[in-house]
Amino acid sequence: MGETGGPRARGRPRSERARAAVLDAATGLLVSGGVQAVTMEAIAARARVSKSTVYKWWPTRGHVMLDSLAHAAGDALAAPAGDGSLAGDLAAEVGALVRAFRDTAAGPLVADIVAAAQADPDVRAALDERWVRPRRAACARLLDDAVARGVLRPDTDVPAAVDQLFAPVYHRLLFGHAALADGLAPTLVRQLLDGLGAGRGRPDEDR
Amino acid sequence: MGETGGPRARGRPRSERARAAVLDAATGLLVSGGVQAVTMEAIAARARVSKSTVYKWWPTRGHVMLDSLAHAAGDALAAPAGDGSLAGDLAAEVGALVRAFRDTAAGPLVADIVAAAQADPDVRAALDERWVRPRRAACARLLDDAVARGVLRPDTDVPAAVDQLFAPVYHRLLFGHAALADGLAPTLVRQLLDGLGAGRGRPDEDR
DNA sequence: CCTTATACTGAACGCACCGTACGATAAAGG
DNA sequence: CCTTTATCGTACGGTGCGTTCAGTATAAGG
Repeated sequence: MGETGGPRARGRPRSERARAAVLDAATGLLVSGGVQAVTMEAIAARARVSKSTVYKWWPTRGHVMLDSLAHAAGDALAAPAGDGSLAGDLAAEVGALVRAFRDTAAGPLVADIVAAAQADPDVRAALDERWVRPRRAACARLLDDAVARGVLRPDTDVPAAVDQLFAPVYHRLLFGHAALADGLAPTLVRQLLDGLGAGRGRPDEDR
Repeated sequence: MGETGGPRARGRPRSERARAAVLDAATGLLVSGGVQAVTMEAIAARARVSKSTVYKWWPTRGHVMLDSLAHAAGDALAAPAGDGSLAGDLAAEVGALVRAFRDTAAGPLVADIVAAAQADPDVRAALDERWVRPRRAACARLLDDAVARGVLRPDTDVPAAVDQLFAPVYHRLLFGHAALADGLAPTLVRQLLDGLGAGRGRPDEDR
């Protein structure tokens, strides 16, 4: 549902220019001046938009960042497309996240939104629903199918497994204790699927 | 180093009462009123301490929370003590973190500090050095030893493996998408050590 | 053209908290 | 008593928050 194709709304239409300017301004302020620089007043000033207009559409700084995230990195993560194997598809998903965090504004944006989410349950819910859940679901589907096909152990805790693939990426983004290297995604997938235990021989490429 | 046993400092000694009152006030404000409630002014007021005194010893709200964390959960995580097996020792480490996050003020405190760390590199460095690194090191030592003994595969990426054990716990704390259940720690350890792959038979208890 | 409905502007406002400064008082040692 | 350091209490300018309001712009319907 929605107003697609329906009768045009009555009054003055919302300015798409203003919307884009606000989201661009927020992203620009964040990457240049850090989190401190992104205030509602600075966003309005940089976007050359009235402060009232910003508050009209976004109740909170966190909500602006949330939309900025979709606006900035919406397509960079659309279709990760692996090679069809379980390990390849999983590595594609995780690798897309690593690259988005490292090479685009999505990294600082997500870090800032997570910080805002600790103070605002509304932001937390929106972050989960609009960002985290879709990616987790795609990964969980791959794992569920593999369990159903007997490729993975039937007692697999899929939510925990998804965390073991994705959480390290978020963890390194937020804590900065280690780099988001290119090899990280395949390493995480390999260690989880094959296990760390020695002396068992790898099942070659039967998956 | 330090002033232990050395000649007493010259002037008026620092008030231990004031220090403890500030840290308790910060923790109390956080657990009762959420992050929003923990302002420097509120801390000083609740601790019945002059605002100047707070700023004298802690440059930032984040630094107060950092010390509050050590003050509140310093002992709850001292000696996890597993059963001597690799899996048992690892599960003890991870489990101690799960319980601290779920049952003590350490959860909200860490969540708040991580949020503050996104705006203040100083807080981020202190969090890494004083909280994250010690626990990671203990876990990494267990894994390094196991690799050296040949129990784990020689090509194990230990830092990544540590992330696959701990990061899911932080991830659930910060995002709240799943509960910090009791069974989480052993599940994470089992899935990482044994792998998710089916048809290989568990190596029983040879570790 | 006029009315209605909605959006944007620009300025102002009270508020809370920040971070700093100052003088006064308190508690230790020389 | 003097020096040194901590704490207190208060006050101050600054900044961003979130709201308000009157004015102007841009659309559709009558």
